[in-house]
Amino acid sequence: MARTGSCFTMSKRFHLSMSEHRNRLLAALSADDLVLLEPHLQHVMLARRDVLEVPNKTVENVYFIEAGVASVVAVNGRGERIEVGLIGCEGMSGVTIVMGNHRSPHSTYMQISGEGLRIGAAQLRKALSKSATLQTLLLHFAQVFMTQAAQTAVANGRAKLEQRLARWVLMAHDRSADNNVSLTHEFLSVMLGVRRASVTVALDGFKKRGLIEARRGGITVLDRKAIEKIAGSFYGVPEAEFRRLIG
Amino acid sequence: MARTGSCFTMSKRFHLSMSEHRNRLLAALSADDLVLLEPHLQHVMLARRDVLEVPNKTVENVYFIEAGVASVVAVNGRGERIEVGLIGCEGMSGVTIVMGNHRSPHSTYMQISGEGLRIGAAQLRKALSKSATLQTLLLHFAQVFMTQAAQTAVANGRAKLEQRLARWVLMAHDRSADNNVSLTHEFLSVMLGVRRASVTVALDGFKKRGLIEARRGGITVLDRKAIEKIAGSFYGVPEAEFRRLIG
DNA sequence: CGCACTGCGTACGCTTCCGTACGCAGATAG
DNA sequence: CTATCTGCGTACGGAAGCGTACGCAGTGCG
Repeated sequence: MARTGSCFTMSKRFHLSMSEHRNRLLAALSADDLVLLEPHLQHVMLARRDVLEVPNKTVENVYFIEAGVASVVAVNGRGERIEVGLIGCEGMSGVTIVMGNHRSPHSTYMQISGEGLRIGAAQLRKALSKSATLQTLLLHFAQVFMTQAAQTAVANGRAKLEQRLARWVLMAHDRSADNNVSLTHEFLSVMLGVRRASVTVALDGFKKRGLIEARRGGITVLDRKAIEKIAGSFYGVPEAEFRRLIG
Repeated sequence: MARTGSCFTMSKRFHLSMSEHRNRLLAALSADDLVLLEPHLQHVMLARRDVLEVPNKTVENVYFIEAGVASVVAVNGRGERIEVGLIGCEGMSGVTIVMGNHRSPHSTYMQISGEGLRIGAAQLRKALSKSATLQTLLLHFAQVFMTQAAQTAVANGRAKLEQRLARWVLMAHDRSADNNVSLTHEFLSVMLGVRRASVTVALDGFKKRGLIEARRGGITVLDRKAIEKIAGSFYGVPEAEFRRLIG
């Protein structure tokens, strides 16, 4: 079950050129649209807990993720937090900008460290206004992201903890270059909106069945198929939308 | 606590003219943008259970709701359903069209009967491509809707049944012209993803505290403030976004 | 007017997950 | 090398909500 190549790769083909972007959105852009963006893209390292977006504050920069995972977390007045979406090399932060807005009530921060390409919100806005095809592509991603949020609502409302955990592991795995996913139970419990201890117990169940291997601060996926079986139909809808609209 | 005027009215001002649209989106449009849409708008009655959108089928028509409430329901492969959003006179169905797409994995149908203005998806698409301001407004609504979905995820993950129920009643009340909300416990249980009996018990709790009045097939809101207190911070985020971006 | 149907109230045992809490082990800093 | 901190395993009583199920009361239809 070894995995090679970059995350969220939809085919086994090796990369076509050195210059092909690791970020799936940028990779899907036409040459013309790339010319619009590239002068403003700046490569940055993204460490765990780095904040990409603060709730209800104007978004300064948008990040096309190349590696690692960011969480979009909904906060509600009284600090109750829960993850509504997860972004990796297949996407971007700052979807609100694509939708002609300047801020959102959500918080976005790095969950698994990585790197990305940063662009100023103003620059992106300008590029969007110049190219309809760029706008279309990024709007399609916004649609995918919205689907993810909606499916999170379904999972939170109807799935058992074990299924939700499986779903999360799969989504993180999709966005990972190898089979390792780095995260603490504590962090994961916040994402899922459950107790830390519940995560420990559930992951232990996976471990005992040989689906994962666990170490301090992370897990290794051993049997993805089996995890998919546990997640059942709570996993896969936004992924299908991504393939249909972008990949 | 009698309520007058149309739903989701943000101020006490009476309507400025006979021709002002009851739908808040249409009401917010410039005269020029209205001219683009109005020739294609057709008034239709919308009965409970009328289907506005079928999952993964091309959207033929988009509806600007004038009265009643439509539910956007996420379905996941194995038929597990749950509501992710609720649309009334403040919005429209077919957000996916605004985002440059033709279909979505969600199901949309009338929950509380009403009426609306229908426009063909193709016509709307054409109008969108002609007017940036129209596109901006409708994208803003898409953002509001996405916020609603995200907050539904939070509520489903963190709130107790009573709080979720309060949230739903408030959102339905917002979209209602008076204090009556017509729905069966059965329907509501599907929306919230819980047992029908749980809804009965929870509503009974509200009734005993004098917050609502119940009859077969519907309730009357008596003490909205108290219901808001129960919902706490699980209610209000998308509503604030609406006011900021549109209202 | 009677019958079937839909909607509502209630009840009981059961599962899942929570709140809390304690101890241990690997990591990090002095 | 010791102290401290962070992360993980485990445990127990309790709450919320589930599955199931039964009965009754409005409502509509023949």
